[in-house]
Parts: sequence; C-alpha cells; structure tokens
Amino acid sequence: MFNEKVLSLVKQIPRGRVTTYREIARALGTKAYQAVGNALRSNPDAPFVPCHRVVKNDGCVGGYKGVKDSRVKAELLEKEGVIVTDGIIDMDKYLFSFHYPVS
DNA sequence: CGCTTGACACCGT
DNA sequence: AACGGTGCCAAGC
Repeated sequence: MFNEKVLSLVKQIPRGRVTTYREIARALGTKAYQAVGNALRSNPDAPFVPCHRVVKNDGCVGGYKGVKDSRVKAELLEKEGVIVTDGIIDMDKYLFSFHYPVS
C-alpha cells in the first residue's frame, strides 16, 4: 500500500526539516504525489508519521488531517525550529530531499 | 515579471 | 468501475 510507503519516508524526515509530497512520491519511485497527500490525509493520526513535516512543493502547508485551518501544523513546525510564515515554509532552508534512486 | 485560474493525473475507498 | 480528494504543471493576462 502506498500509504505505508509514504509513512515510512515521512518517518525518516529529520526534525527541523520539511519535505514535499513531490519529493516523497519521487523517492517512492512513483509520480502519484497526489496520492501522497491523499494518503497522509487519512493517516495523520499515526504518531510515527509526522505528516506536519510534509508541505507542498511551493512550501505552502498543504493542510493537516484534511483541515486546511489547522495552524497547528505551522506551529508545530516552528516548534521544531522551522520558520513558518503565513503557512509558508522556507524550503530553501528546510526543504529536505530524500536520496533518489539513480534513474 | 508576477500572479491567478484551469485542467490533468494518480491513488484510495 | 466510478467518484472523490489532493497536488503539480501550464497557460493566460
């Protein structure tokens, strides 16, 4: 299940860093970045899956548990050391990339 | 150049 | 099999 794969990658995100659905999808070797967001949407309650560290490719918070209003995500990131501004994260500073397979 | 909107494709259920 | 939901990309102005 993609869900499980996504969770595994998200779990690998180091604290104080953020990732994008796109990176996760690529790391999985798939282009279903949309499914990543969809999968996290139904698995944010997993204590092993800090989906709050996953943002859009633009650095905008894609939302939390399907709740776009959940500022807790931005606040949570700030607590980890990530500077979040109006829901926008400094990807240039916190964007964490997985090790892509040599394609 | 900057910003916005529309359309598309993918997965899960 | 279809629908829904999400994010990315492109084009247009």
